[in-house]
Amino acid sequence: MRIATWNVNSLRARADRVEAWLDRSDVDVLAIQETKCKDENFPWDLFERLGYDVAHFGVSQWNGVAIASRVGLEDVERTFEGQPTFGKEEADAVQESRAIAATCGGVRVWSLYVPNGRDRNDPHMQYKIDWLGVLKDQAASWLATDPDAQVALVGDWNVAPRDEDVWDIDLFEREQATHVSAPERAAFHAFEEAGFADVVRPYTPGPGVYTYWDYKQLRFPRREGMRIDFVLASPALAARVTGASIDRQERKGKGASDHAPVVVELA
DNA sequence: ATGTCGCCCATTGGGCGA
Repeated sequence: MRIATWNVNSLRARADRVEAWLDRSDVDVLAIQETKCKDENFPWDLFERLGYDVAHFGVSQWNGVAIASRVGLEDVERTFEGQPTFGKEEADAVQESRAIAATCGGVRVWSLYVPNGRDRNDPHMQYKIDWLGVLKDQAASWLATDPDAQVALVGDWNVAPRDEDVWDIDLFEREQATHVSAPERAAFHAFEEAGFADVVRPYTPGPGVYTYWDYKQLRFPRREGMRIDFVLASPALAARVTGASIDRQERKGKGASDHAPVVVELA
């Protein structure tokens, strides 16, 4: 079985590329982030044509997460328990479409689009830290209930957990950039402490290996990227992993997403 | 270079988010 995660940065703008990739990648499950559409604008036909069931959660032009599967799509859940809300004013805080789950071929898959943070001192950063904290507590509780649970927490984590996960850590520190701060890294590592493992890095070691390259400033041709898209697996699922890859090719050419797909192979 | 994208509302540009 093959499971993939991909921040497509608008599904409608990239429908042809996503369909072509899905057709040739031979994945059984694809978790998608940043569909950037509401359910009523979602391209359901694209997945139907290729034989995938799909569930989507999108409430505005922002965020949007989906799971496509050809090995079953059961017990779909939109948002996790206690998922924090966000709004510029407290009065308009809403539940954003950043998390959707489904059981696919016996694996509980969560497609996650972690809040960006925007700036180390922006309220969005506290939202990001809280969001990750509540999700971690939930994920830990699932393992406490069933230590043998096969759970995949996949998506755009918007955290670069190690210095080698950005092209120039000195620059990021000078600029007090997001994604590399101590609280963000601690929030990410808490998942590892709870028993979840990054199952991709062992097969795609750095430095210089990334999943995202900004559109600006020729970041991709300059090989200046960030590793921020991860598949974190519970112990029972991690034990099944036989390989993983980052499809850097898909970042090339006109009309590419700024993120590459990440694929995990299971025995 | 504040260097690129994609969305929306609106209307050939501005605002927002990443």
